[in-house]
Amino acid sequence: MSTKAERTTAFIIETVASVFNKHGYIGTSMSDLTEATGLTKGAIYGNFENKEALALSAYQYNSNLLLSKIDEVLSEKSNALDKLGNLTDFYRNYDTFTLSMGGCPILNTGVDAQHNNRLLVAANKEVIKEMEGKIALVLEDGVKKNELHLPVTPTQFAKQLFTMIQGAIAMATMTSDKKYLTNTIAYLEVLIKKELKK
Amino acid sequence: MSTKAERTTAFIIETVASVFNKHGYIGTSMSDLTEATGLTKGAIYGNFENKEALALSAYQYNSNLLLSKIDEVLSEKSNALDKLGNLTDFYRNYDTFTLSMGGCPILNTGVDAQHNNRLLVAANKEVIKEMEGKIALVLEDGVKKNELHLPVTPTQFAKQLFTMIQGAIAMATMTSDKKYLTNTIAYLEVLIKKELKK
DNA sequence: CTTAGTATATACCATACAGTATATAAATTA
DNA sequence: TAATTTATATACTGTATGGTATATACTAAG
Repeated sequence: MSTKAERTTAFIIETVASVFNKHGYIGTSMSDLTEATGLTKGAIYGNFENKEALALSAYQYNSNLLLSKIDEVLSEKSNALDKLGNLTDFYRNYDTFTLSMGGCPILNTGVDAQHNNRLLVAANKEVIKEMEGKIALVLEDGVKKNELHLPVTPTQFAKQLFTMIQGAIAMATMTSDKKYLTNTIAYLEVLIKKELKK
Repeated sequence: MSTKAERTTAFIIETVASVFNKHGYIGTSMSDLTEATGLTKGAIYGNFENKEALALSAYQYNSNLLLSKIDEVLSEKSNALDKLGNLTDFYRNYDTFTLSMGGCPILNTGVDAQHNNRLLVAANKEVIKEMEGKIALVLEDGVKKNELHLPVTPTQFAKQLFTMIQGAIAMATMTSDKKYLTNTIAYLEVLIKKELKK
């Protein structure tokens, strides 16, 4: 069994992850965190070196939730086109998936940390690379197994796909209008059908 | 001629606009602003009611630069397809256009202010609506003058176009990689050629 | 069930924060 | 140029900030 501190550490991360994601690195104060957790600064600083280390752990917690979910979504079916269908299905309701974590961690951290925290920016770049890599792998596999045809390289198509999705997320976030998500996903499904189907 | 205070007010706005855009509303301190302007708090508070009013003016300054530029770009040519070509040309180098203002004001403010400042969120929503409206107008006019064909309504196509562009901006910003912009613009130009050309 | 080690709370730094009252300096008008 | 208005600097609020030293409470092993 885990020690008390390990459980407290996990509890803190889980609890503050959405606070950091919503208000950003600078916008989140230590008192926000003591308030959210019900713990004192002593408890938090006993488990984390400083605010930055905690913010990084919080970001990693959120992004891991996302990356794991993508793994799950892309492994359910065996056919590449079905996997892509699962992916678009997932992103159609991405807003509800990210609700508990306070919005898209990639977008929020990627923009917020840009001129405020190099560590978070670097971590976010890495996550983006992983996301694109996971999609590219599905595409590459689909080509190898002769399940689909690609107009460009798997990496290039994955990047373009992810860019459009992230655009929809950004617009839906900024306007509080889910239609940007649903319309973009509808467009992408047509695109996939037209461009990738053999 | 304008009074001293009017000139100072304008100078402050011009100077702090990029600071707010880079570091966000909460991330920008009054001392950041006195440092950037070389003025004292007395001068700033003599010209603006508070930090929020200044942040709003700063955002409006940046977004007006963008909106005016879009007006310019969309009025240069008479043909709708040429106007769209000008638009994609503009966004291909959007990073250099926004360099002096510290990045895309729509993306930065839209994400940063989300859980921190309702005024800025509302102002940003309005700007997005205006941007989409300007594009939609070009499309609508093009249809009327029989210069192009649309698969959906002008508003819908404008929103989809803007979403993809904003996605490219977001990805380019987060990864510091301009290729997201150039590749998306290349894609959009093919899309416009294929879908809209009569 | 006591004790040693660990984990959390309390009380406190120095500094930075947004904002203000007032003094001084600079424009503008007479 | 003198008087008056207007604009900016200075000096100061009270509060919040991230972080720390230390005291207290809890946990777990002997």
